Amino acid sequence: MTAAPTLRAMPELPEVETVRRMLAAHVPGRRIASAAVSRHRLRTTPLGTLPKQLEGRAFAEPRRTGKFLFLDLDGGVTLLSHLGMSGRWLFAHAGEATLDPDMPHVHLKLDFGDGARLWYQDIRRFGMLRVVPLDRLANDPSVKLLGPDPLVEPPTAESLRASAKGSRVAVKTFLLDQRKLAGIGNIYASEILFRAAVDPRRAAGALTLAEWTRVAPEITTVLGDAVARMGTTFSTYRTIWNEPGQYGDQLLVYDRPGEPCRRCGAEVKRFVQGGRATFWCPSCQRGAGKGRKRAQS
DNA sequence: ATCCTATCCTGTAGGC
DNA sequence: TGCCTACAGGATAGGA
Repeated sequence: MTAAPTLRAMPELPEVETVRRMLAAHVPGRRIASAAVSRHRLRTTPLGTLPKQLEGRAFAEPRRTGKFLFLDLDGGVTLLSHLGMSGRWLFAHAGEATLDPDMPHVHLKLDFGDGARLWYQDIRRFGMLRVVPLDRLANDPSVKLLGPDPLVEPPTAESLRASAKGSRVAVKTFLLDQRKLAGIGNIYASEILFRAAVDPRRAAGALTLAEWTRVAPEITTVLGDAVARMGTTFSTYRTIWNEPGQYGDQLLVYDRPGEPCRRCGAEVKRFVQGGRATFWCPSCQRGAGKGRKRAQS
């Protein structure tokens, strides 16, 4: 018996949308009086120039595409933010002592003149933070390749089939491709395919229209339900109030290897695709027929 | 062009 | 008890 490896929460679309909504309730109109950065850098981002780029600017309404946050500021720039694996935006009103001065891994501290504060914490430093002029955002290398956001443009069976045409990668891996759809990560990919009763090993380009017809609404439903519950927390993800998400109770297969399928009672299985864990019920997610094409990753 | 792997990073769990 | 190692996963660069 091999024990299941420890899983880490990673912010996907619902978690990032939760953060966006909470920030939208508190930061628009607030002006950054001072900004301080840690001596560390994030994986892809030096932080040194951030204070000069941020100080004096006021937040507008934050936006989001997929897992990217666009924290728009006045003066025609945006603070482009990706939470990576462990990034958190943490907010405190004036006088609230919820932000511990000794909290580790805080890389950016924004102080508004009135005592309110907004901190960025990122334990593993896989996140991204950079100031980008708005007129160059669409050409930013991280942004320009993003596919449609499923909550903005709900995918249809036809759009998914067209997007996957010719692709030999496994449908699970396909759902994780941010160039095809922006926002699905490892947790919700498994959940979506389970609920759609589609074998995660099937080649994306070989899915039938009937299968895509089951997948498309589950993308919208799963992501929407997760947003309504403020996302899923295993360990690191938190809202701006440092609270965990509540979608974990709704998970049907993710992180349940060896446990009974909630639908049929068969054993939930775990395997690795493209270096990422996939969870599924081989009984509920049988292939569409014998001899159907499977992909390896 | 498409696909695949290694890389980064840290906390935690498991083994001994 | 405590040390050591393996492992989780976002995006991305570079190789096949």
